[in-house]
Amino acid sequence: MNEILPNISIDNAIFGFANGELKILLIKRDKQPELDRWSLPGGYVYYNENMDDASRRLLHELTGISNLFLSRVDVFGDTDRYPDRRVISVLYCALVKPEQFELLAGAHAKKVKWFEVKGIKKLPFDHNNMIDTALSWLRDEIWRKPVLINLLPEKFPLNQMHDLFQAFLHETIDNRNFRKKVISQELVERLNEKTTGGKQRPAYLYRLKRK
Amino acid sequence: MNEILPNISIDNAIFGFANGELKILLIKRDKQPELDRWSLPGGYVYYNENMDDASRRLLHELTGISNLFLSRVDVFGDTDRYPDRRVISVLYCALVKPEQFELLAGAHAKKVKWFEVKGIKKLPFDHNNMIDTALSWLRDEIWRKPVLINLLPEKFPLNQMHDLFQAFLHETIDNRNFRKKVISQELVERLNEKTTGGKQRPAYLYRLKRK
DNA sequence: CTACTTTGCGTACAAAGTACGTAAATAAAA
DNA sequence: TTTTATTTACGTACTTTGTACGCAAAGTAG
Repeated sequence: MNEILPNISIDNAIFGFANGELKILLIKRDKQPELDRWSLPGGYVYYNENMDDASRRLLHELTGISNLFLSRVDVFGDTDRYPDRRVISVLYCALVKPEQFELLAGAHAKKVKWFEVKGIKKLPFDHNNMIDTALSWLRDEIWRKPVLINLLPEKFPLNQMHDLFQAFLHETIDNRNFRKKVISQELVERLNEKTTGGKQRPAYLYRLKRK
Repeated sequence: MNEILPNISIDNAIFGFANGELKILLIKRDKQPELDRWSLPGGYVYYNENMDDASRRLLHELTGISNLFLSRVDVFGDTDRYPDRRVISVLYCALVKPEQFELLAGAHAKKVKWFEVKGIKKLPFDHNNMIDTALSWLRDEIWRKPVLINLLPEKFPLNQMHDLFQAFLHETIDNRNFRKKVISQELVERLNEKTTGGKQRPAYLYRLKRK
């Protein structure tokens, strides 16, 4: 049977990142409760569906985005977090390039739009809390896990990664020390290829190591 | 209404620790599925019950243990993790002194017993996976969070904490360096009291800082 | 008082992290 | 072709953190 589990939901905190601007992807709800309000793209899990799959499916259905590397962050289960009935929600998150995706409001979403994280007001349910939790999770894990995987191409020069770290953590990191660190921590591995068509000296390409 | 949510469960991984021996608390199930098999003490969440409360209640109902500091570790949600129907489970864990508690098999538990972690065979469901996850979570967090809170009295001398770290991580840690580390990392704070009745020089008492 | 034990501070060395100099490799300008 | 500008990539010195270990202080037992 492929019914929906009424007490288990998924929420996705998808952060869009470009030009040092951090955005969050919200949808305009097409049903009660909180009809017409902007909120995190989420929904219910099917009876026969694994959590990771549900997260991916919901994101695609609501926003048109697919093929992301999503990470599970935490569970939110307070009795009063959802007004209509008891629902516990598992939070997933990802960091992407907003310009890379064409947003398509699907079923149960009237609109989809990127919002600046800074300017976010009170969202429905515990979604503000979720955004905070996801963000601090990301900042914690950026040196340990391939959190930037959706922001980088398959192969990239280290400077591209360096720029991303600096922008996301909004701090300057010494280029030479940055290289030493990501290499010694085995976050990346060097390929036998170099950039071509660059303006100056070609750079070695690297690849994120998934651990 | 105080019904049970049929698709959300809690499991508790309670580790007992004494004399360098690591044990895990299991109950003998009194119902299907997996009737009569030893498994983690867990069960279903009430409609009006927060997750943390449910964890505490279930532990008390099944084993008689109460008043523990339990930490949420992760969610387990594979579609096939429970045979009868779809159930996702939130895992909590704690580290306690086994001799401190009198075990009382309550409702839905035929027996309660400590088992050596080393000798654990295949358990029902994904409980082996849960134990592994909880253990590595504990070893990760021991330097950051007051994971030993249930093993230590309210006030304790640093050497007691030192012994616990050594035993739990099974490695020797230099006493003098250990002190420096836990103090500089603000895991503990010194009180204006000293041990009395000790065999040698009195030691300052410390308290774990919850963060 | 002496011998012994535990506490707790201090110091020297090692490893990891940070600041920064500079040569190598290329494109563009002269 | 030579020079200049730019980016890559390696190396070195310093600073902070972590580890090994010495030893005096404060108590108990005899």
